[in-house]
Amino acid sequence: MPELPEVEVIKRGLDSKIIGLSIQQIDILNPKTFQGDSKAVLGSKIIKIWRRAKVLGMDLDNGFSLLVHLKMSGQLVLVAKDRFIGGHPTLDMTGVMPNKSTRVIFEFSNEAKLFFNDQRKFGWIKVIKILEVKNQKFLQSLGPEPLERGFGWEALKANLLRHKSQPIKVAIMDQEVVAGVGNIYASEACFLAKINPKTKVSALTDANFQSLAKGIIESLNKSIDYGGSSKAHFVNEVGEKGYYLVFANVYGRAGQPCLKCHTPISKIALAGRGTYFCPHCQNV
DNA sequence: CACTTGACCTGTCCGC
DNA sequence: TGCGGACAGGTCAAGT
Repeated sequence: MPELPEVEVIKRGLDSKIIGLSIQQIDILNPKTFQGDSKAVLGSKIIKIWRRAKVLGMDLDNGFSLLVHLKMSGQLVLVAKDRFIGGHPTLDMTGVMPNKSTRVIFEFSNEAKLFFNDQRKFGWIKVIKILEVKNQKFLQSLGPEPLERGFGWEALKANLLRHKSQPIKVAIMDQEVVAGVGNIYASEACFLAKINPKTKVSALTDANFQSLAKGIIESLNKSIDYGGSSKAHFVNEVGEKGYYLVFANVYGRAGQPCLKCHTPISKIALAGRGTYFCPHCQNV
């Protein structure tokens, strides 16, 4: 599921709800999902929630941090005590928790429960010391955050040029080029920039890099505004879907008319991933 | 070295 | 209704 906007939506939602709560209990239903010593965080209080690329971090007051990656199908769903029905944590859209995809359950000091659900079991949670976070190689090697002020097309261009012979859509999904862009927003950003996703990086001009940077920022921001993209799995921290895909230009719209020119949207595979574009509008 | 494919898992959908 | 195959928001490792 989740790319930058979806993780950001969860981060913002959890921020107002679990800061200051302490972790009373952790139930690990799927051992492979949880790395590190869960006892190290019991009794500690959540003091800060952050996001880097598609990784969510929860810093605790005992010097440890919980890192979460939702990969393809992960969810973080919080159920407050007043939403329990007949003793069971229950939400309107996601039903009774835990369900058959629940891998880890956190219980907080106010009796709220946070469910890590993950149908495909690719996602993970790990416990490490806050001081070690900056030494994690998967965080160190990440490219710039596209929604931070410092992000500009020059940096994007410089990073993309390390993959000159790759199709542009594949290159912008590389987390070392720009952080947080995945399969949905790579297609959407190429559409906004009017660039065919198959075009090799080496063929792009400065004007193309500029519009690409703009397209990345625009698609990510728009998605956050709509609460993210829900194809099959994504829900926010209280179990609600996001509606970006209702307004998407190309992703998931194979055969349907382009919203700008009415040409049917094409679907191809690039690096094994479904890729959508308008063959008429995206002519670079 | 740069790039593609397969693996990791579970589930759904579509064609025969 | 059943069965096989393709496909699904991500990332690694292995192979060419």
